[in-house]
Amino acid sequence: MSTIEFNTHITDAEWEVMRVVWANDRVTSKKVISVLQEKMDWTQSTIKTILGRLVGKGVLNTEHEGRKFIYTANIEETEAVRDYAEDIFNRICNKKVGNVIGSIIEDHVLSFDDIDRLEKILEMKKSFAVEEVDCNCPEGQCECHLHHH
Amino acid sequence: MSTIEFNTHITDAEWEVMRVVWANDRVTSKKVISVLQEKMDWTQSTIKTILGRLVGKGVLNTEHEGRKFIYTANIEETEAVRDYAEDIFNRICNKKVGNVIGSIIEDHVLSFDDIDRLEKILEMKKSFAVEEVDCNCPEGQCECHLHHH
DNA sequence: AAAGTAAGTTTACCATTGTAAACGAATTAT
DNA sequence: ATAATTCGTTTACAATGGTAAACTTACTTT
Repeated sequence: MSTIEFNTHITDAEWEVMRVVWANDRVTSKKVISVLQEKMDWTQSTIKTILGRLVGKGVLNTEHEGRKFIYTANIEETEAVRDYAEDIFNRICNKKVGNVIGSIIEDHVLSFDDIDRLEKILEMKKSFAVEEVDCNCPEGQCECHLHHH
Repeated sequence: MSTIEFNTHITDAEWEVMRVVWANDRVTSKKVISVLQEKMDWTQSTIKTILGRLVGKGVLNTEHEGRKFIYTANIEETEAVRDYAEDIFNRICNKKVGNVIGSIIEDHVLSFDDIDRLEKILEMKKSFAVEEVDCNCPEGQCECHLHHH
């Protein structure tokens, strides 16, 4: 089994569809339509177009089951989320990553279990922590360089 | 002084420009051009277009200084990053937020100080932690509902 | 004052995305 | 078998975004 590379960008509208697929594992267009017609107030047409595009991009698989298709995801939600999350960290200086994670934590409701888990992860991270994170930015795109003279 | 609302979406290309503005506080188009011509391999034209669009959107301010403009940001980097980060959490079930933060932490290099800071934040979060985070998804877009029967 | 140059504005153009109607084939109901 | 329904495909069209040339002003240099 080969791991497939998906550089494919999943757009907002497509993501809505993917969530239905991920949540239900194997879905028909009918299922997707019923869920999203309500939430998004899209016509059937719109949803069919998006399904078609996702299949075209290889993000969704189809298997014939009788006359209709069963759609399944070719990429896991976790993986897609990770990729998407990465976008934000590509927009900032490496040195700020810690702060951003900090504000993300501040901005969201967590459960006690979540906090425990995060604490454990942080504990482990200590083994790999550095004294100072390296700045990756080209000169002129972050303030770090200013301190070098 | 009023806090301005920016629902404005900052695109990838625009973000490159914003980083230069944020890093240098008050910049001329010349400065932006010199930084990005290298990094992005864009022509002057392209950069001028983006500057113009950002001014149009109200994300950048201009002051005349003699014949040229000085561009300044109307929105702080921290705020913009926060907004952008929010996008990802709008794409997932609230219940998964903790896990996503977990993988974000795993995926990035942190300094000892970062870890300390995050630990403190988590410590504080305990006062507001919940037993179980509420799912916000419409039925059919996450698995949570499946467990309700 | 004339010519050259730097800076901002207008136009342009194509790809992607959101949104959806129309079409065609297959299936089921009458 | 015929009509109605269902499901996927094709076509469409406007808005956004990436990329850039052309144009216009207003300085600056000679």
